[in-house]
Amino acid sequence: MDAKRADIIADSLEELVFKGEFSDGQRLDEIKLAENFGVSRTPIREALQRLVLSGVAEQIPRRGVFVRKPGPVELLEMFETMAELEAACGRFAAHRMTDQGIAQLKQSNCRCQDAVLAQDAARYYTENEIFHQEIYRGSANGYLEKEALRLQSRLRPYRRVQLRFRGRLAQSMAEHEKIVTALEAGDANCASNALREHVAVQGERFQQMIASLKD
Amino acid sequence: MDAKRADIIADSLEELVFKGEFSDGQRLDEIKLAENFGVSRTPIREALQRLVLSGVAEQIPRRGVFVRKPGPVELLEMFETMAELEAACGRFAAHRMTDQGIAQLKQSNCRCQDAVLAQDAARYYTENEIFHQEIYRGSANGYLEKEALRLQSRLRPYRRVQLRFRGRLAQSMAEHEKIVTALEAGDANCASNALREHVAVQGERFQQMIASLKD
DNA sequence: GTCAATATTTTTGTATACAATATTGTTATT
DNA sequence: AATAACAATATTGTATACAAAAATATTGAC
Repeated sequence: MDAKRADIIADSLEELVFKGEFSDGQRLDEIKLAENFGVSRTPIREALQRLVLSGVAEQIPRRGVFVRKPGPVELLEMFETMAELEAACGRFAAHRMTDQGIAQLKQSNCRCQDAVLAQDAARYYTENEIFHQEIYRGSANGYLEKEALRLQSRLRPYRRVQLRFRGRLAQSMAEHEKIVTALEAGDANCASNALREHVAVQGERFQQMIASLKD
Repeated sequence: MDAKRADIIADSLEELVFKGEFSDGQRLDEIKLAENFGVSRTPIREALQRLVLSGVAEQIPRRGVFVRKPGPVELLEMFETMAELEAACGRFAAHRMTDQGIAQLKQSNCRCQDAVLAQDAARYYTENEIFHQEIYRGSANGYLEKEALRLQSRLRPYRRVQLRFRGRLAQSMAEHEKIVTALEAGDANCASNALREHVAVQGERFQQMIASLKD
């Protein structure tokens, strides 16, 4: 996998940014990072480049790379895009999912249900991700799947916060049911719309949360 | 912009790959490239990393980076994804485009029409791209817009080939009209479907072309 | 004291040097 | 002759060195 230290460092840095160790706009000091990680500047620079290309940081030539945390607006945009990507996956999946794929999806959904019943938010969080990934896979479009996975991963830290919303889990499960039914029936439009809504709601909730924090 | 040589080299390399200077699976030799570009390995390595992250090449740790040209299947997948991204843009644009945006879109479409009448395929190619970009912009979703632009750019070399299809230009213009009408009417579903079809057709044509080449 | 011009220091970007790993070629054994 | 073990070579990944540019500090003029 990541045989290079640069990759490990990139992952670490991404993690640190999400964890809030760096403030928005902060310059990522190559030398300090090199010291912290106990390596030279070379692998640090490679890692930084990866952060830049994944959108976590921004590079200003001959000036440095700076942490770039998405604000509320961009976050909503990303959730909207995620909703559309998932809608697209659902559209294809409705026509292309194999019986085996559907079976796996149902199984995955059951595990979500289990987690809800067990009131285990952390497990629901994990199982829910897998549920969605099954649908990406079901699109039978490797490129789309990869893009969906990329954005899902990018939004991960922001989805996490929302699990606390009261009643969200139950509603989420109801939506899952609708999605599974539509996929099984091969109803592309219905699956697509259900998924779009299911994901878009998350973005909207996030906005609400931010708004409520402003008070 | 690109104050770094690494960026210039990355663009050059991408260009060279598309132009067919490298065969699929070929290893991109850091040392030879460094000699060719008259620089050291360092900026070459940075450029290669960019190619890898943009999907033009693949990296196998401790082994090298290799050109990775998409085959027919992946290309179709990419066109499908483009179609869905544009459909998403159209969906948002139908609700969000300003009068000014619509006006610009119409203007852009007129320039497409001009190019068709002038039988100027190259100009149509350019104007058509702008037309689509107006819609991305119209989605009023910067993130989605960026993603759409990225894939549009990635598919550029493959779209180029298709202009030669007889009658495609006229049909394409008819589809543009339908798209503009739907967007102006604020009909999200219609705009979305029209765009999806408009783009998806390109992927299918491409498949046909490849199939015909096999004979 | 404030501001501008210059000098100093930092920091980025690139080149080179070195270490670790993979690849290739050679030799020896069966 | 084929194959396995080992040596030689080449290539990647990392560290260090240096050059160019930017940021900061210092000095001087008003």
